[in-house]
Amino acid sequence: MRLTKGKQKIVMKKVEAYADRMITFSKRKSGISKKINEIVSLCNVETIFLVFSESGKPYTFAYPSLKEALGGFENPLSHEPFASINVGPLVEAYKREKIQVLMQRYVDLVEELEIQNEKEKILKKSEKENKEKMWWITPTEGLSVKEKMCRRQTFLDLHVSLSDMDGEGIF
Amino acid sequence: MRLTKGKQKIVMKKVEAYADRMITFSKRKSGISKKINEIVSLCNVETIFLVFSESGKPYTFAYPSLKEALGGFENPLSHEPFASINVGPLVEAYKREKIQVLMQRYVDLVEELEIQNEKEKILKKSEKENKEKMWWITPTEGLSVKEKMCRRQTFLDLHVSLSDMDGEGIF
DNA sequence: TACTATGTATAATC
DNA sequence: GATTATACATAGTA
Repeated sequence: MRLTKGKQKIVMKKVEAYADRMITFSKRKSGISKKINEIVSLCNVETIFLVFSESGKPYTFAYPSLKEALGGFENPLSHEPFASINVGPLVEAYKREKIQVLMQRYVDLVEELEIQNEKEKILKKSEKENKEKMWWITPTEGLSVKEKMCRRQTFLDLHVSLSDMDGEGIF
Repeated sequence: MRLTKGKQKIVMKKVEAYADRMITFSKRKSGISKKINEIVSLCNVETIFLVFSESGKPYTFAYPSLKEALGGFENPLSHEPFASINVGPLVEAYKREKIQVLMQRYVDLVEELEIQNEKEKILKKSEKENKEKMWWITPTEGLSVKEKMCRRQTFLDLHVSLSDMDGEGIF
């Protein structure tokens, strides 16, 4: 007699039971993370994977550190060989300026997300303290606007918690 | 007799042959994308996956649109229920301001990346035009600083190309 | 959490 | 790009 039915084919629709959905999320999140690790090792590429859980909790995986990959220059356009590359008449100065800002935003974002990821456990503390204010964490369905706001708020609170725990501050 | 050896176990180290590495990258990139689609469907979560190929070309996959998920408010802190949530004495005004800036950066980033992804094929045109300037696209090994700069430059040029092709501009 | 059977991804090949 | 055989991921169970 079979011990289990083994893996069964499933339809790609939302897992209805909350507990099962959490298990599926956890298993597949780690599976994807592993696959991403593999493609990095095999293919010499760089990645970032970000997933917001149903409750709005963000998980970030970057291989290798994207801060390292993209960072390292305060002002990329002020260094060689950028200044010496002729990228053609298409590139007006103001566009370069805008691009630089975007680039910096990107680096900043990744940096923040990594800090956030590293210190994720700190949240547990503030979760207790703020439990009565976390009404919006409760999983709810079909409340699009509310959900958006909740997700934002999670993000905001996360950063507040982290910056408060950090002596130097992350800002 | 077996037609093929089938899938063989491989060590998770860089695929040495360039062509094979490209094939592996392509296959696994789509595999990961599929898995990410599945976790979104099954678990009611939101994701973004970003991968820079060896040549620095960025591929972005977001499910669902993160712009939709996170966007929709010009200034999240100026809307209810943010103004009414008491997040405690930890939250000084200047920190809220900083967080808001980060949030906006994040939304901006994702927006840019999505535009970039949608219009990726436009690159082919400018690749031809700029081929002689693309010396840094050539795959090279172990040139850490140079690689960083090349990756940045790819990113910059990509945006330049896109913003130039776009009548309205993406900036 | 750990197991086991089965579905799925993918290395090798064409 | 399509096929095939095998390695791997994971649904269901304990």
